[in-house]
Amino acid sequence: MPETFPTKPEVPRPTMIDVARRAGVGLGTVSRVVNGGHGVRDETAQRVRAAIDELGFQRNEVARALRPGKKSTSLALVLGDLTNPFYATIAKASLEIAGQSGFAVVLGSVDEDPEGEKRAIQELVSRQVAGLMIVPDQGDHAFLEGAGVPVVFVDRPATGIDADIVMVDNEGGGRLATEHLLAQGHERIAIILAPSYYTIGRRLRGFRRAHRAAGIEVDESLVIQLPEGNAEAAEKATHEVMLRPDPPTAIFASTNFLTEGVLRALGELGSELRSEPAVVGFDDFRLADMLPTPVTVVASDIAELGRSAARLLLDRASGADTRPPQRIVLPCGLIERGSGERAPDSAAKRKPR
Amino acid sequence: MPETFPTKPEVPRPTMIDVARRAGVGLGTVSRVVNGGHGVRDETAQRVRAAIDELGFQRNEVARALRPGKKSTSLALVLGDLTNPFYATIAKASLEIAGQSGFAVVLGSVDEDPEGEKRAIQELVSRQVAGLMIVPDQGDHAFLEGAGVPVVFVDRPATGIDADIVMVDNEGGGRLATEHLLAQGHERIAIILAPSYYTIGRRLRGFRRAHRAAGIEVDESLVIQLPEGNAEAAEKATHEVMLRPDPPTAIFASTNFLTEGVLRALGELGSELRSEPAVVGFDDFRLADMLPTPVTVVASDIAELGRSAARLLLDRASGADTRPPQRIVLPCGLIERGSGERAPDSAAKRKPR
DNA sequence: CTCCTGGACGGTAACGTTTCCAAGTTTTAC
DNA sequence: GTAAAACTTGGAAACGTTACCGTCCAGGAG
Repeated sequence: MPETFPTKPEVPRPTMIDVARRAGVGLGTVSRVVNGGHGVRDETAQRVRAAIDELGFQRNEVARALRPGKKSTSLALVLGDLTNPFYATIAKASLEIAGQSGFAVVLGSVDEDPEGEKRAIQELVSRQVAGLMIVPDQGDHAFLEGAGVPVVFVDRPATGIDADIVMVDNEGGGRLATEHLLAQGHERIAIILAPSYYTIGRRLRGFRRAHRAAGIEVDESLVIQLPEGNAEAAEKATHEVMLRPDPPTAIFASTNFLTEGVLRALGELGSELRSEPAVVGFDDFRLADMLPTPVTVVASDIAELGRSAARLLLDRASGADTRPPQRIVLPCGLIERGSGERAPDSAAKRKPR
Repeated sequence: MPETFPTKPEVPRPTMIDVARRAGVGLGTVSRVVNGGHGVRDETAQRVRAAIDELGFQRNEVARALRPGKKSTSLALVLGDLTNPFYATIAKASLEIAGQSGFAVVLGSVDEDPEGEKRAIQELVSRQVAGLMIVPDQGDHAFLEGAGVPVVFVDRPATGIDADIVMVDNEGGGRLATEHLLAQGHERIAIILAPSYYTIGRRLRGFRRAHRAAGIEVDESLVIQLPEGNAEAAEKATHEVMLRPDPPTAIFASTNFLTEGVLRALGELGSELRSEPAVVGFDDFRLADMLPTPVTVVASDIAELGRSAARLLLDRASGADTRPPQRIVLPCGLIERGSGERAPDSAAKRKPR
């Protein structure tokens, strides 16, 4: 019995023409009703609406977007690993704002390489999206100039194009974290850096400024540049630095994943260490407060990052906003949880569990 | 200086007609070249390709999708909170597969209520997506029957429609978790349940079956149904149950967020408890291994869930797959980390480490 | 009664692509 | 050398919508 799945009944969806016929009106009238219904007699509009309901008509957004000059009611979002809560939060927030205005959000597939990013963006542009939100990779983004759609960069700026950008105060955050550690009396603070994104550079800058302001010199051997931005790399680096003859007394991890790696390394080293270093991370993360030593972090309102970007883009797309490119910077705050405290190195002043 | 942002140069993007003119060929020829170039003389094709490059032509996917019967090259993904790593993983994985076939993924904005879900889905359908991947909310999904696009449900089935479904072996997972606890000698195991999704019901079923197989009766007062599926609700419930005169010696949390709540509650209670209960969670989560007591969980390959769904949907959309609705079930495994072990307090029936 | 104004409506041309069909051209077969 | 077949190519129709331009009618002004 070569059972076959009943191929799609293929009932073509009703169109405005069907509605017009059913309601006994012209095509233009249906269009007017569908778009707010100005200039249509109430009685006529009623009839049209009735026909729409009976037929289950739904406007074909594709045909609508085909009209000259019109863009679709979709925004594109291009970002890295959705598995990173940072990106996921941005996605969720922008989705929410876009949805409120009846816009959908298209996610391009995002590989890691700049070339893949470019391809993904062009694919998205060919879909006539009304605007692009991009968390840019490194590499030149000048090719976006001629795309004909508004662009908002999120979290970090891109080179080669002057567009709106929404980001957090990375330098301020880096400074905040460092000042906190310095205030605890630490003078040998290591900073673990992910591959040089713009954001990381600014955080490092804050780190240096805080040192300068405190009159303490940065030990360059404690400025650790990782080859990759994942937890494993941070774990390895932490391992290495803590086993040096003169290890740091505090560590600033410049990224949520890096913080995880640092903590993992410290957990493994455990009693091998003379004293547990203080730790501050950049960006909050789930369960940070439930670890053996709750982690102090510098945090910002990531969701607001996504919301602002979406709002700005929607305004640009509708033409409501024609200001020069904006630069929105969100503040960072410190969430103290204990890991930033000076360790009671020898004596176990540690809280009982 | 009333500075105004240079309004879009509004250079209309070149069309196939422009390409045709430039290459001195007909429109149909350009179309053929763009779509693989069968039936075009090599020399002609060269000329067309040259014109495409010079003009920077890019096919307008919107116009393309307008043709009769044609759907766009986008898949829709409808799911809950992207901030939940479970959903984020599905999104990432499906995005990856779709991207490999040149498909984009549209995320509908998803409120929590079933009504919002329906609205979002219809919005997506009106965008002529080639297929829908849905992590369904409760409520009838019969309205999808006439949508005219293939549908794949992810993680749980929906009522009112017979469609493909990709899910994990919830019952098996529930059983596995429970058997593990029973094997440790626990006889009073609490199970914390999120609001009754299908998945939760199956996990409970596995819980009961494991008990029956072991000849142990389930204490119904330890089957705890939460009003909400978040960590806070689980925290509160755990608090309550652990302070009863006869608390459970083990807890099975039916969801990653619930596991977090359970652990939080146990952490707070701390020394108030006679002995720390064993804990097993459903679904792995980041940092589970770094908590004061590393958490044992039942886990499955969530990414594979997303990948399978996307693959299946693409096949359906292309017409390559006309089998009856499929039901793909992925296995669950146990990841032992310690929290599932019997607490050493009373009798040391515990396995030597 | 005529003229004019304005609102309500119908019809049609686009938008950019794909898919036909017919016409033109070459190649193949006899 | 001719007929048929195969391959190329150009052109036009269609997809569903919106924007525009008329037409029609009612009602008010003159």
